[in-house]
Amino acid sequence: MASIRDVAREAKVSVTTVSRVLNDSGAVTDVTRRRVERAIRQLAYRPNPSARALRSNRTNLIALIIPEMVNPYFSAIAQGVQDVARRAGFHLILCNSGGEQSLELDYLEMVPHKHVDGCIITPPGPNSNPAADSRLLQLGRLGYPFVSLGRQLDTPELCFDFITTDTAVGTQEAMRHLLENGHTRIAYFGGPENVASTRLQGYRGALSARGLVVQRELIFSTDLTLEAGYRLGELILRCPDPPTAILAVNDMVAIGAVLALQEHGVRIPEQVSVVGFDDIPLASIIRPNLTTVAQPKYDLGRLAAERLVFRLQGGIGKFETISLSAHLIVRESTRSIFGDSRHLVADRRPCTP
Amino acid sequence: MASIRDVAREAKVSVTTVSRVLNDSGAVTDVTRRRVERAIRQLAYRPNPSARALRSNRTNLIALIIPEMVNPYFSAIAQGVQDVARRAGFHLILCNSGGEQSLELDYLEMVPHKHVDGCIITPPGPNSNPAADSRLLQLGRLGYPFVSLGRQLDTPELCFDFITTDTAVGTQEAMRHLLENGHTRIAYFGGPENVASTRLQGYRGALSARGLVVQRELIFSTDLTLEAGYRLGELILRCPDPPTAILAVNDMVAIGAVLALQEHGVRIPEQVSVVGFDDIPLASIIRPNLTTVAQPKYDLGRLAAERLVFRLQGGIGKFETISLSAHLIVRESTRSIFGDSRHLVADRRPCTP
DNA sequence: GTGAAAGCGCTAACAG
DNA sequence: CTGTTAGCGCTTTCAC
Repeated sequence: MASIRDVAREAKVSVTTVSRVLNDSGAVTDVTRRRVERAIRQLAYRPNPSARALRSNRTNLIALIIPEMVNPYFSAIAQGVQDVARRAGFHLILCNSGGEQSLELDYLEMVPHKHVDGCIITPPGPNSNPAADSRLLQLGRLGYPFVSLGRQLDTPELCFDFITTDTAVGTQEAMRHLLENGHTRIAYFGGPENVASTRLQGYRGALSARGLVVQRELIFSTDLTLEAGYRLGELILRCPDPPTAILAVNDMVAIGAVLALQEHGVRIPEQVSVVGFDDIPLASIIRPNLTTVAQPKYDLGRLAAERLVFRLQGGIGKFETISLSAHLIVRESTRSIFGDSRHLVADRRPCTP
Repeated sequence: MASIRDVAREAKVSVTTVSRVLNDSGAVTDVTRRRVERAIRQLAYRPNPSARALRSNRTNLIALIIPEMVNPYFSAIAQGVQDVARRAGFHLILCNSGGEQSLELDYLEMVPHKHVDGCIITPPGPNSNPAADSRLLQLGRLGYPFVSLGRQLDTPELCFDFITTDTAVGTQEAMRHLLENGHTRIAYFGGPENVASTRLQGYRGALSARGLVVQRELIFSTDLTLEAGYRLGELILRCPDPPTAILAVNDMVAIGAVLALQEHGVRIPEQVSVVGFDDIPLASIIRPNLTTVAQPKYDLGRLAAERLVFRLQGGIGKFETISLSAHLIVRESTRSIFGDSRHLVADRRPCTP
């Protein structure tokens, strides 16, 4: 491989001049510049990244720590990060922790040890790795550039940017969508409290905002499986005054409900509208395609990378907590209540399990 | 950050000695070694990767070029590569070409330009990027370490390892599974010729091997969508002598068929067994879980990485074409024909479209 | 068994 | 505007 010296010799200038041309630093005559550029082309010269890194203390590498790749959520994030990183001239080092705590901790050290310039970390879940959390805080305070994606840390002072999803907005959109389409009896198929609290809040809030009363008997608790959704779907059928729409805590539950209703001859969305959450790939496969609130996975990654790149390029300013809104994707499983469609007919059986 | 000099000073030895300890090269007294190790620990010293790379011409980085991340096939490969790479002390640089030809070509240059030590490349499809193919060949001949994953190159001499999937084996397994369970009337829902030729061969071969005659009217051509499978599923119902089993060219087609049959009251697998291909995530979600031939995605990545690491660690030997077999995963959608189950009753309508 | 010193390819004072 | 030179942190002769 040609080195900067070869280029200098070829162009009959000093290495400094070549370096100047390469980095657009210092002033160089147009004539000289041209000569150098020609030499670079002729020798197909590219600066050696290791030498550059050694000298300038910047590797042009960023690390992305995720628990696993084979998961649409994380791979979409990775895609977002990669796209931004590449455009900014950084390469992406992919670090799969596999949920292993010590590995995650190790990867963090890539930043202080000059393996990479900065790092984006997405934890498997909240509080999944206290040791890593504390080390992250430590490194952040030391000024190392990190961006945390979804790892909420209880700390007064922020020492890195923090990106997260706000599902409340999406929930509100979903509710507005349903309400505007005339639905007032909207069931909520919620998950265990912790996961779904924001969503339940959104559900309640949207109803109240319209002056509608929140009906306890339309709020169901469930786990997050297809089966659970299926069971609730069947349950709904026996309501004295059945809902015309369902808002589910996630797509699996929503799909379970759809399947149950369909098997009992209920047409979706003509008779019941269904909204899911997450936008898993399956959501756009099943018939009818599921209207759902999508996590902005790709944008989460994109934004995280943008913040990191900003820092790495010398950007300053306060660290922020940035919350991206989950947004509604309207597909086929929801429809206006107005129209010629027949809705579920009430029968006299009780609605509670 | 502490440098090797700091360690040397702390341990009261020369940097040479520290380097020897770090690399297990040259002889060092146990006493000295211990002293050095203690100093390393005390200073939390870690060698600077850039300096190392510059000096030794090895970055300990490998690149993985894939078309996209948000695709279970490629992310599983990436996971396999990453796992092996990490264990061998390499970091993984993730290169998303997004199918862009020039980008793919660029990424190739990371190897000769010392960005990475070696590279694994998975193309979007056969012949998708002739320019990259030719450059790859060129670089391979120059001795740069590459592994190609599924990019079949028509070239007499192999200049890198080539990993691919052999779907014939999987097809044979699927057929044996069906045959051993008593199925003899097995329909083949095949795709366009190019994709499915090996599979169709496997289908034919397995039947012939059992002395069964290949019945033309049981072989269907289709595109690779759910809808296509659905239509074929309906078609099957009208066969005069309907099949007791279906082998589909991929999971989507298989699932389409399952849905069609179920909607017409046919029970799977009691009345018809169905086998898919690929093992997409959906395959283990739908009821019944789909028996399918799985591409060894993860192992493909693992193997590619192993070959590359082997080369990078100085391993020599002929370049090889390694073919990994796709294997059958038996789930719920297939069942023995023997037993008390009632199979599809023939009616008199014609079977052809 | 240990150390001195050269130099990998590059950038950045500093001098002219 | 251009060149000389030191040195980033490390490995590796070569000498002792």
